[in-house]
Amino acid sequence: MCADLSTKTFEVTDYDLSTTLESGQAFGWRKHGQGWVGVVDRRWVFLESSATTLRAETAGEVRDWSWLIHYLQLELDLGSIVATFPADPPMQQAVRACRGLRLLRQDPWETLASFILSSTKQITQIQQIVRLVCERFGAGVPTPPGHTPAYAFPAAEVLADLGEKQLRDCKMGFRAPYLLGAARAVAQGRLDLNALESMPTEAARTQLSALHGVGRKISDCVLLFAYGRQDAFPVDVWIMKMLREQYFPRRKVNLRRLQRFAATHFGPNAGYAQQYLFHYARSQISQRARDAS
DNA sequence: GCCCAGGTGAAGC
DNA sequence: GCTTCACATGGG
Repeated sequence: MCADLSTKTFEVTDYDLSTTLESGQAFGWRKHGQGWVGVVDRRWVFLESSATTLRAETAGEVRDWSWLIHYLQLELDLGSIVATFPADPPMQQAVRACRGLRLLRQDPWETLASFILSSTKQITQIQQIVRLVCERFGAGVPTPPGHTPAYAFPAAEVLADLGEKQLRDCKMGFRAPYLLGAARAVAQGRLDLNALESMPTEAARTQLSALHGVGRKISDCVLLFAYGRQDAFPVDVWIMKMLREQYFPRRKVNLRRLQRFAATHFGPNAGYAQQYLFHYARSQISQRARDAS
């Protein structure tokens, strides 16, 4: 499928596109030349950024770019968010190290499915699995001439009709029945993802956690990355290690305790703060690895 | 071979 | 309540 090209340039400040797309919140972006290729809202997109601009290309004629503005959260004033973070040393180090890191606003079903696939997997492997699922079961989307085929993340209705074996063949292992169960719950209307939008966070979290294979962490990822809930604070192994080392040194603190701490300590934009801490923790490790070699 | 990866649910205490 | 363990698969 080929189509014409539409381009648009946005003025931006403090928008680090690469860090944002690589920070483990979205798994469908692929580096292409100086930019990135992905699919947003069933549209093929190429993104490229400079210090003050973000240029987008997409297939077909586009007059209204609001879908992309929303996805990239281009109208968000990042400074006013970061200003609400606590002033303690670890948080401020993370802010300095991750300048321009943003939260995307992703499709709820794609986010839920992706994070079901994320448990005890490295980010590169999650990308691999998500890519396989898209290529095998996703709908093709129009691409500009000369580009390789692109696929949207498959709808819940599509995955719901598959067998567990077909999903396992995408290398997702024990997560296959979890994904299938979630797809069927959404396809059959037992879980209404649209309804979560207007629901208090705690109620939405309960709804998501009712799915087999979805607990507190995955629920919080969905609430944060798809719904923008700032009172969602996913605590994964990286955040756990970071919180223990930086805020509770030489003390035994369990997960429950860390969650309670996070819920009050990081302020009204705790979810955003979490992404800064997560990315900072991971970049520290890769920096140490580079220093060692 | 070993340990670990954006976890979760079940079983054990 | 809290802690421990199995669960697929691949990278370092």
